[in-house]
Amino acid sequence: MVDAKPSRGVQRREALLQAATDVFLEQGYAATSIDAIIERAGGSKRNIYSEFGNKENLFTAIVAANAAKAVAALAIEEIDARDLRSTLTVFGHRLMDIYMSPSLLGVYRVIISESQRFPALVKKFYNQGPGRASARLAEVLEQARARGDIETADCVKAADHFVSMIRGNLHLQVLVGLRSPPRAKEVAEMVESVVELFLRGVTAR
Amino acid sequence: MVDAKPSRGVQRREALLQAATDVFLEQGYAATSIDAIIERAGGSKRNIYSEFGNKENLFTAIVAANAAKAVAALAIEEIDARDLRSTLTVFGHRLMDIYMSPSLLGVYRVIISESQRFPALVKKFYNQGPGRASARLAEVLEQARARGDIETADCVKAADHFVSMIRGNLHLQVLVGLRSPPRAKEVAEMVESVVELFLRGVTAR
DNA sequence: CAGATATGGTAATAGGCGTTACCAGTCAAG
DNA sequence: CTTGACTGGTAACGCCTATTACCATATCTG
Repeated sequence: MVDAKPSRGVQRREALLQAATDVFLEQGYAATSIDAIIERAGGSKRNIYSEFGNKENLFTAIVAANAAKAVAALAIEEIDARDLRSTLTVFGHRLMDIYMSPSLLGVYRVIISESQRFPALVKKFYNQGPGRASARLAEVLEQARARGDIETADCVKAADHFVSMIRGNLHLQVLVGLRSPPRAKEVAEMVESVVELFLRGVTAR
Repeated sequence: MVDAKPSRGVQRREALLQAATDVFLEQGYAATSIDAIIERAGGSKRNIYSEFGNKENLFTAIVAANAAKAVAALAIEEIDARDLRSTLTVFGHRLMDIYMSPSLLGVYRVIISESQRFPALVKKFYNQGPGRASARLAEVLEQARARGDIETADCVKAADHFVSMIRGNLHLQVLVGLRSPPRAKEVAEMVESVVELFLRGVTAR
């Protein structure tokens, strides 16, 4: 909108980021060579080094970009908080969709693999990703408790439990390639199962 | 060819496995050099290659050994299934202890990192680890349902939920080095919170 | 149109690593 | 004590890869 004409440099930068994303998130940091990125992006190594300086910078750039992209979908400001069940269901679906997206699966693999090499990246990722999701959900739960809809000792812990159930064994299996991502029907069943158990677990009786 | 000296060979093999475990599980597969293992184990590279053949074989050997060691602690045959709350509490504590042990944290990191390079290893790991834990718990839940203690649509899903809550955001944070493993008090609080939510979630009212 | 400058591609550099060849020291047997 | 097989350590090989130097090409200005 604002940038009516994407300059040559920006275009090239985008192409490099896209190619680097594909290769890094699929192969991992160590197994990815600069040559492999260039082969996919076209151009020459020179472009990478004049644009990003070195391999680490390129890596952190693509991880941060993809993590941020995923986080953008996590806002639940507009969700109608008065109906907790539908709120949780919608939120659960969004979480599941994001967790099962190829890009975020790649980010998870790579973050876990290279966590000791890039601690700052890890911190940013967690705080904007799982941490933020859990924190926002905790606020929603606090409101529900204030209304008397639920009765639970610790809303922060409860939010953690919900997020953890959504990103459960299914996520782990997909993450390590033991199975393919679930189709819509299976996602719906899983979310519903989680919401059901969670609601019964936190609802006053 | 018959091995005429078992004790010496076995000792050397153990030392190599121990050193390789330390380095592989801390640094990851790609970042670990044969030299680094030798530096820690003593001796020379020649030992590794005459004992294991190559780097991949050594790696699979140490991962399988550590995964099996962790799995051994997961048996819940002897748990008194008549008191579901204490069963879940004991089981939760065991799971948490194992998940938070340095060796299994390392196995997780390395399994996730190298999953596409060693798919057979991944399969074995999952089936003997999280898969088995969840399956065994599902059996316990089935019994509880048969007695009418709980009322839940799908005991397999419920077991997955329990295991996933135990290995939740806390595990992820420790896995990526964002925080140190929890102390006994925090573990107990977390397990209790999970058991409470889970029991209320599956209990008939 | 012509020269100056920025940009992209090729190839060289330098270092690391898995793997193996070769040599030295060790232990057993005669 | 001597000899011979064997085990363990050093150093070399070959390959790969991040990074950079240098040259060709394209883009822009007067």
